[in-house]
Amino acid sequence: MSDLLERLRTRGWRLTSQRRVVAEVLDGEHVHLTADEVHARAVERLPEISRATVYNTLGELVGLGEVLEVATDGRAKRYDPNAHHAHQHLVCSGCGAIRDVHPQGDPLAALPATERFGFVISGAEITYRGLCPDCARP
Amino acid sequence: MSDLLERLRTRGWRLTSQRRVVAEVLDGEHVHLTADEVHARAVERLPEISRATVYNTLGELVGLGEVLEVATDGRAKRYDPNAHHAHQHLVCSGCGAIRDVHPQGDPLAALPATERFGFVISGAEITYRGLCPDCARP
DNA sequence: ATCCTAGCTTGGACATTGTCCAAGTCAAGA
DNA sequence: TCTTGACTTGGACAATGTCCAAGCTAGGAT
Repeated sequence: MSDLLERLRTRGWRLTSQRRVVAEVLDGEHVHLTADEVHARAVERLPEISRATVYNTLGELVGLGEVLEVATDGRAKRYDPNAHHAHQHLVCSGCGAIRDVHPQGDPLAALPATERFGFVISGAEITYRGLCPDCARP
Repeated sequence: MSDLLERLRTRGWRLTSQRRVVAEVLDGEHVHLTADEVHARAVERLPEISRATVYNTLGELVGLGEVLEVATDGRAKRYDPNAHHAHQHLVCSGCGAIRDVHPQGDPLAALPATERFGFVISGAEITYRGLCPDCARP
């Protein structure tokens, strides 16, 4: 993810230690962390980093299209560092775990013009729901 | 939606004025309200109804499959009274408006077994994103 | 190398959304 | 009409996110 830091610098980002740490945390864990989980891991490397900075930085990364925001359960948003790779999500209804999945076909094709109501559609997100192997066990 | 109240009574629900009002609010507005919006409208008809009861009742209706919970933005959950009619959602990125849409085909069919990772999959939700006619205007 | 300054960070207050609980109330069967 | 367990209430609390004034600093300018 040093690419990421490079890309950001060429876009006028000031490269601070806090931002570097947030980027490293997102890079290190290819899971979908909540903002507070990102903060907790960031604190391990930079003890005085504040929650506000983590929120700010995540918001900026989302705005720049480097990270995706995933709202699966109406609770904490999760952040997906895999933004440059089209994919959808599989969410466990038991424990909340999220996996990336790659369904076949283009979901936009399933929506005929008569069902678009004049919207300019930019994308589609699919959330598959179910129980993960652990939670499905009796 | 008096059907709804009937169905609930046969399932052992005690039929209180509070629950009746919540059901009426959901029936009256075929939009997707947040819990607090439901509460605000319920208060107009039954001034002393509490937030806790609205949350409880919505949760029960979701548990019984009479109402769907929609988490589109990581903020407040919205409640969709159209639970007995399979549909997906079209969300305006500008103003947050939600429309029900009916895509063709079954999204589950697009997910091959090799992409299911041992999950027992129960359903799929598609959220189309774009700009509504009003927000798309320059 | 040093200085400047806009942009970044901080801590904490505050807002929003949701959950929980003990005490009181009431729908509906006996 | 009585009884009782289910329901409701208000308020405290929890989780998540936003905002702001004050101080700090990265990186260009000198």
